[in-house]
Amino acid sequence: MHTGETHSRRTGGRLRSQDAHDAVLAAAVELVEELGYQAVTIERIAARAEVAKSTIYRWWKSKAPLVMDAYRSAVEQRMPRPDTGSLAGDLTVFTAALYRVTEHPLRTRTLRGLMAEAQLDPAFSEPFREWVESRRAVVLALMTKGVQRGELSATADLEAATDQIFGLFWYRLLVGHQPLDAGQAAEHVDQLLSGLRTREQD
Amino acid sequence: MHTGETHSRRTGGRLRSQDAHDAVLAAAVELVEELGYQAVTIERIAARAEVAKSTIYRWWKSKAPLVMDAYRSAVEQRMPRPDTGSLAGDLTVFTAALYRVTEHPLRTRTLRGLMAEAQLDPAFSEPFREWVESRRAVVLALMTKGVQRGELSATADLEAATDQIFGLFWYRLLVGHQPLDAGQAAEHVDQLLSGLRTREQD
Amino acid sequence: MHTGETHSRRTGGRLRSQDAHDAVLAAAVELVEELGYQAVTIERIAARAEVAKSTIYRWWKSKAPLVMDAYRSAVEQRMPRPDTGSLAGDLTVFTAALYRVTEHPLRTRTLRGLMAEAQLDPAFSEPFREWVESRRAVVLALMTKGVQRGELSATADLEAATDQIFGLFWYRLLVGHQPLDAGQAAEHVDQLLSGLRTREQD
Amino acid sequence: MHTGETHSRRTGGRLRSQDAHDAVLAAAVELVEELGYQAVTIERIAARAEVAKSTIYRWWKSKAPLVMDAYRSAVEQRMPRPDTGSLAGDLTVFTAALYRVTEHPLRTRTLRGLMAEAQLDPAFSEPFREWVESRRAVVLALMTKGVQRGELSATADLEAATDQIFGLFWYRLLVGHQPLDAGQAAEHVDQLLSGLRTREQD
DNA sequence: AGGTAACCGAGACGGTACGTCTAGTCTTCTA
DNA sequence: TAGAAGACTAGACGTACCGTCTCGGTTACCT
Repeated sequence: MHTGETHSRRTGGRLRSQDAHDAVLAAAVELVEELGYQAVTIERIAARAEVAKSTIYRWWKSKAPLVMDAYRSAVEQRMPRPDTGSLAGDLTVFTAALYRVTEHPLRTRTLRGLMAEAQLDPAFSEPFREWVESRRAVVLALMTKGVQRGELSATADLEAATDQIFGLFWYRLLVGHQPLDAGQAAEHVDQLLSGLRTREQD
Repeated sequence: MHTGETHSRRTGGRLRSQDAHDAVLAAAVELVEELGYQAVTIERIAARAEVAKSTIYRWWKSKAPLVMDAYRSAVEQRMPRPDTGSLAGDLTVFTAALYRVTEHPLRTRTLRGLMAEAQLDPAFSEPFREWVESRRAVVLALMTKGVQRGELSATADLEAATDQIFGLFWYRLLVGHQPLDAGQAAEHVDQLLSGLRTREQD
Repeated sequence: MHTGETHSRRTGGRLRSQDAHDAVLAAAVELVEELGYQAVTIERIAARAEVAKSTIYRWWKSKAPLVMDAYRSAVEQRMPRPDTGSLAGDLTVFTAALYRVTEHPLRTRTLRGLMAEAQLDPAFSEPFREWVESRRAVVLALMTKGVQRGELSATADLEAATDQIFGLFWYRLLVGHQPLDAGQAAEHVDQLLSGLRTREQD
Repeated sequence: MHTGETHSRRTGGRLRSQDAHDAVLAAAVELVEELGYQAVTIERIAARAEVAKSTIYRWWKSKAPLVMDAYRSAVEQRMPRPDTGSLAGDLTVFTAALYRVTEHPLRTRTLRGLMAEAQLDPAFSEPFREWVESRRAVVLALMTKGVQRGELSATADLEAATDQIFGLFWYRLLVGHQPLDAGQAAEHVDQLLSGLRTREQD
């Protein structure tokens, strides 16, 4: 989406202004934190960054990928790759970290805004899905390791299990009908794993 | 959001036109099905319904609650209230019906649009949450009945279990990384209930 | 325009509410003084008078005749009918009184608003013209008396002379490029009468 | 009001589109002539000119200055600057030309509309006054030349005399109680000048 | 005393234009 | 020749009034 990658083989012409690029990202972060995702517009970002709108359009297709770039580090939020020795421990650590996002209202708001945008802008749903997949892959890897350790049946539906973890998280995040307390993480994971284990005993 | 409720204490004034009201809802449904949620505008709805824009703004704050009204009253299939005699059966019937929404691309698109709007418009998140709760209540009722029948522990976290069902559904609906096949419903429910049952054996 | 005239041949029905009528006129005056002619709307008058819009429309065709009714006394501003014994004296008294309207900003604003409305609303130009004629008639009568006294030629164009007096007044009132000082009245009248007299000596 | 003046210190940016500018003025003139001043809206002008509304709002604050621009640049006949050798002749030529505007109903309607707007919109009264002054200046110049030729006293109130000419014209134009016949111009001028001349004999 | 008719308020209705906003695109000047 | 500046088309936004039209209710005249 954005061409942040360095132009490897340029033949001439003015180099892209790293200043402008950084100013745009900084402005985007600032504005999201000040106004919330929705109220941020490309127009406002351009004004704040003191950059021409066309410069933004040159590098990002729309607001969502721009904000995703800007927030990538915050959103990836130091994704934990736990290794506690047991599946239950690993998943609990991961899930608790996941739930703790809700302690940061701005990250929460941004996540919700990005999810919303993925619904409304077909062009954005693709990169968003890729990002989601990268996070699911972490959990799937933990589960696969659990299968190898014999903690889970080899026939368990790991995809569904992963989606139950993220699904509950997102559902509560998006609807807001129930809090997401990191303290609940262990219980949720237990409940999930019990289901997977007993199936294998049937 | 909409004032469908009868005006209880009127002292005068022209009565609300049921024709206009119905025409708006019908137009909203039509347009959502033709163009998708995002492309629908109040302007277009007014034109299609042959109603003044101001009449729409008099009764609905914005597009989202209007479409939700329209969707609720005209499009949404009656929510199944299964009674198969067993919890697993009831939940499977319900979940399978839920998953089958994905067989209707337009309904899917509308659901996604409403969820997106709930993220972007704080005023809409409230009625949306209420609607979500009304659906969760159906599942919670099934589970409570299961508890009474002794199929579930009285201490099981029914809220979390409900959110795992809806969470997985919405997560896949919104992200689109995995299909939602009604045939998977039984398996997903089994996996969930196994977890809840074993917990009671601890 | 307004149906202030009593309904002569009524067979029944509720009598017109004098309260409502007066409240409307009072509200109109208040609002014109607070907001200026232009910003006053029928909607606002109805709200201020705590009267239904339809009640206003029942009695007045539009804002202009309503305001004209409301301001009739102020606008007629105690029209002087001077009788100093000489034409020059009479006209000077009249003209000076005319110019003094400009000492009352609200009357000035109202006069300008009414004149504007007469340009924009063809239905209003007629009653406005009649009101203007009633004021011209006063000056014409003074001049006619001057002719009878032999102060003016019987062939003088009294219509044009009258329009020069009112014309200069309105022109300066409307355009605002020059002040209208009551002290200038005598000079303006002298200049005018000299022209009329010398013509008769030619 | 409009930024016809060249942008003196530009550093970049797309140049103003002369096509769009001209199309707007042309459309404004057409519509005023077809519908009359009052019925013309910015919306309609934009549609007729095939130009975005925002482009109009970029350059003109409202309808009145726009129409004044259009009228000035395209419709208004060149103001006569007569030079007959005598003041009476000059003024008669000018006044007759002035009166002849009333032979063109559409120009009349436009003049009345502009005058009305100057009353209602404080922001417009200023440019309107400037335009009026530019016309007064022509008559004042003729009179000043008359003073230099000894046809008028050096102490005559030329401002008032000018306002009597324009005042009578506008008064009849606006109120419509009397026709404005070009044939009366000589008589009106004579009457006026007699007054001014005799004053010098006093 | 009752009926009738015109009045009253409230307020919804279809309309129309407003002026603002944002999206994207396009063109020119400058460094 | 990239980037800043900014004009352009397009079109929805939500608001404000307009003038019309029901309503339910009131009030005075006229049998």
